[in-house]
Amino acid sequence: MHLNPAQARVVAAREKRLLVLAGAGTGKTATSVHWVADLIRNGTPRSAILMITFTRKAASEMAHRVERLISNVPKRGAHDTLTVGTYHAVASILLRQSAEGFGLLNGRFTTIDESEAQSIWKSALKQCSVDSKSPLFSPGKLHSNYSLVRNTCADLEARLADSFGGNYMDQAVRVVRNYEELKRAANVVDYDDLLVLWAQRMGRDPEYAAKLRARWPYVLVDEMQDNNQLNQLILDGLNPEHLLVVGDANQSIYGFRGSDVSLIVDFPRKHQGAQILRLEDNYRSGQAILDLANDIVSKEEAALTLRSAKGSEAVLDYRMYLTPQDEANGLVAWVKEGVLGGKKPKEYAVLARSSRFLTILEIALNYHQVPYKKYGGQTLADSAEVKDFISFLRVVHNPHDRIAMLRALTQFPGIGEGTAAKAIMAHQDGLFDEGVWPGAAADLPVWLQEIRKAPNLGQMGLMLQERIRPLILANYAKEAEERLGTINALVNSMEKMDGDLVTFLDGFAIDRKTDEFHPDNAITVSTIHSAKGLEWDNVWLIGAGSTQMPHPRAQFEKDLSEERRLLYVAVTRARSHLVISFPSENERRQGQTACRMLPNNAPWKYCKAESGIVRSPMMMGRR
DNA sequence: CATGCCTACGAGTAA
DNA sequence: CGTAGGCATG
Repeated sequence: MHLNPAQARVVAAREKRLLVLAGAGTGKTATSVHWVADLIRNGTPRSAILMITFTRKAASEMAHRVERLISNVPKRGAHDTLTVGTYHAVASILLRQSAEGFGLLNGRFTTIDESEAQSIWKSALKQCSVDSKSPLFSPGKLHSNYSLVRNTCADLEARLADSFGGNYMDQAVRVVRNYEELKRAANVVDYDDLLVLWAQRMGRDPEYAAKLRARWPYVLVDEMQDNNQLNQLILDGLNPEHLLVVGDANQSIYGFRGSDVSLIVDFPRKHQGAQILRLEDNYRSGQAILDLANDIVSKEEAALTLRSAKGSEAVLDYRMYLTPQDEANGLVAWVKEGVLGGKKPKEYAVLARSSRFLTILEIALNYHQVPYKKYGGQTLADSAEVKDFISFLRVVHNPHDRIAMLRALTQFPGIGEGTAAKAIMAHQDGLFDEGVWPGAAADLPVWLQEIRKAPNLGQMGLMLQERIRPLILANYAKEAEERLGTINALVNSMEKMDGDLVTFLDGFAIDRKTDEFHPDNAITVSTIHSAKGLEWDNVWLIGAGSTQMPHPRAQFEKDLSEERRLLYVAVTRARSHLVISFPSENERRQGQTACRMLPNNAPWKYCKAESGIVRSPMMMGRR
């Protein structure tokens, strides 16, 4: 790749503190990758570099691109590898290396997802004798408050008092402490723990902090505008010799998890003498798309005008349909037409504000046999039968994991929560593989031991699949076959995986895969959030109606501002063809007009979805 | 105490 | 639309 002068300046920069402000499509990733490659070519070991990104996709993309650039630079031994990952992924690796040092029971800890966290909140509420029907103590509200406090390094009591009222504060604090105790006893960590434990250890264990500082003299942070105070605390703890942060205030879209744009805006003030470099030439999109993007964020303070260095044309389509189904059919027709005309399916993407808009679309794509890969929203890991399946594996790995054991036990006929909880209480020593278990679950320890002894992940999956089959058939009645199919697909993927059980479980919790099947002839279906950092020739944004964007829950100006940036991110994913559409009637048969964040004079066209869509042989395949 | 049926309510973005 | 939780029953 040819670097322009601004990019070349970044690549050559060796200041201790560097801030790169780069608009959408300005070659931010390419420049970051070249900076790292340049270091390695000039003698820096791969292992001395840490690259932090915000999504797993971005991480693997970066790792690949760096490796391609430095394939001819010899490694300095077997351990000379680059570390690339999200904060959560890097934290997970560090915690696995010395769990006890982070205050965990042992290295067999498991990482729980949000729904598992919710069931612990429910238990905590029960143990604290709080009426769980009380709207003040909904597990979701507790969790989001607690999580935000941790991610923003704010004061717990103040936040709880603010959210629940001063009278409830003491009780709420008690529930929080109980939640923490339940996690500790089960040897599980939630997502925030991964980061909190990392930050805390660096704070209290200077030796450890020094070790990490020596390990990674070079740290690169991508998407800095999405970082929150907890991320910043980790960066402060790492305090690397060289720190390069890259970001774009216009693309800050993670306010809901406490991201703080001031961290990038105030970077120069925090680090006196930091070098600030800007990338402003857009190499991605045609001018019409950039004009729209500029218009969307023109009201923002930090707006930085994108100019097309490509000098190419772009096509913009504004389409109205009657229903979401029509909208989906219109999209299918558009893709089929393009593919028949010789365009590649992988150059098509459909984006939506909320994952539920993608569901209707998926039905249409399945019906018309258009292969797709989906990012964001509900994942395989969220389906009930997969959670059932995984719960057994979690107990195999972590014998303290009572949450998983509860779920495993209640799969058996005749065992409900009461019996299961009692049985677990009787085995408080954590030896889940010994002793007497009730009724139909009597053989459970035998299964678990058997699975634990299996030689590899594939065998584990196959053994458990055999065992769980009758339970699924009994528990899910009608949809049992479909659910068994999901489990079968999961087991198939386990057979192809390298690595051990803990890698698999961590992968499930941290790299929440949506779909294992990624055919080359597939289009992309994604939430806007998950599409960050990606680009396609042809992008279609669905659900751009007045009741859909901004999200109805976005009320305050700061939320609306984030919604504008979200729209900006969506629009700037497209290189040459962008379609924006909405259904004039939604599921509740309420009418809606166009999203008000789009220009008033946008030339909306009313479109009718073609009914008889021709099936192209090119689009045949799974899904 | 498990289970099945009924009703009422809620529905965001990610790791 | 889907599911979580309440209530009656076995």
